[in-house]
Amino acid sequence: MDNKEQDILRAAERMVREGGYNAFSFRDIANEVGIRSASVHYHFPTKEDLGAAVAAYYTDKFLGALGEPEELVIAGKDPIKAYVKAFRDALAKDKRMCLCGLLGAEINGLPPKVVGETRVFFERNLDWLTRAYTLQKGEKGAKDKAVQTLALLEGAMIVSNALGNNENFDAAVQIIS
Amino acid sequence: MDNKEQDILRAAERMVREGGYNAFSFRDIANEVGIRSASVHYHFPTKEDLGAAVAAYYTDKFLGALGEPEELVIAGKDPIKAYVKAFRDALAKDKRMCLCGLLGAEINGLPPKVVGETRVFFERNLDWLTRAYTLQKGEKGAKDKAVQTLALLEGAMIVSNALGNNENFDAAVQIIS
DNA sequence: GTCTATAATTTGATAGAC
DNA sequence: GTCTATCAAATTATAGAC
Repeated sequence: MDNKEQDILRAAERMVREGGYNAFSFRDIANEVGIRSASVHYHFPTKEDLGAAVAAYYTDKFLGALGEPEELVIAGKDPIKAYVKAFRDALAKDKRMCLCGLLGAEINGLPPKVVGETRVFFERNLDWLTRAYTLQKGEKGAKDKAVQTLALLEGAMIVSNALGNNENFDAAVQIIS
Repeated sequence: MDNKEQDILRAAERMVREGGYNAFSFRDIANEVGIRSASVHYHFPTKEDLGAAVAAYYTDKFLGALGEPEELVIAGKDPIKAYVKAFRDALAKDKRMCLCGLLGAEINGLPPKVVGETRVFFERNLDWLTRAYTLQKGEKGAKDKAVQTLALLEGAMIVSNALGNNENFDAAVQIIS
């Protein structure tokens, strides 16, 4: 991936996480990156393309930094603990919602390609968690536990984001096991 | 409240719940209600005013339909069960996110008055749940349980909304007690 | 209360030079 | 790859007639 394209994706990620898909423009991005809006269109022809690319970029970055649950277990680490920490870091360091949590909330008003990539985030995360819970306590109920954990984390982010305090996040996620 | 104002609020609620605060315009509202956009401005001078009014309208409608937890207990009903059902109805009947859940996710990009009314939703709902849990099992830990339940419900809505299926909602909220 | 008309700005997108 | 220039449409908002 091009350096400029990464700059654009980073700027777009920041802006979408601030106010959603409709809260950024090609000019906003261009100003932040230091080029003109026509040049942004060269890299991502339409806004829909850029939106879909940002969602995919975020999903890869998030799960990539985490590693596979099987690897974590081999390294003697608790995958669920690592997963919760990844969400908490996203909230504490960036002071922002999960990008795909926000897009998931807005999904009924998004263009098709963005919808598709947003769904991929949820599917891949549910798969990751299901594998983690299967490793931990066997296959029985792993899928349900995965949904519960993902829902609780996304919801804890919303409540903390809305009220502007991270204590609510910690209070909410302490029931995850 | 005026009939026309209620029509406007209802239209705005539907549109915000579809794609967020930036996904509706005064013309969209006007078309749906059957007047001109200038007339919408007569009722709600700015978009910020309308956004804040919609959030307050939604909060009142949601908690009003539910009733107070103390009343529910007297009537022999389980307040927490009733609360979960209210969320499920919002998802199943309207096929849409919680309005304030969506605004809470977007909050860092919203104008001040909308931010204020969105926070009121979360504060009033946490207060409602805290009272319900206090009635149920005493004051100890009631606040934490309230945060956990609200977070799980908002997150379950996001996951179900994003993947377009209500089974995930049911799988997630079954751990609420 | 609702209308017409319109101002001022922003937006997504394209053509074509360099 | 990036630029200038530009377009058509949409957006929030206001003035003033009825």
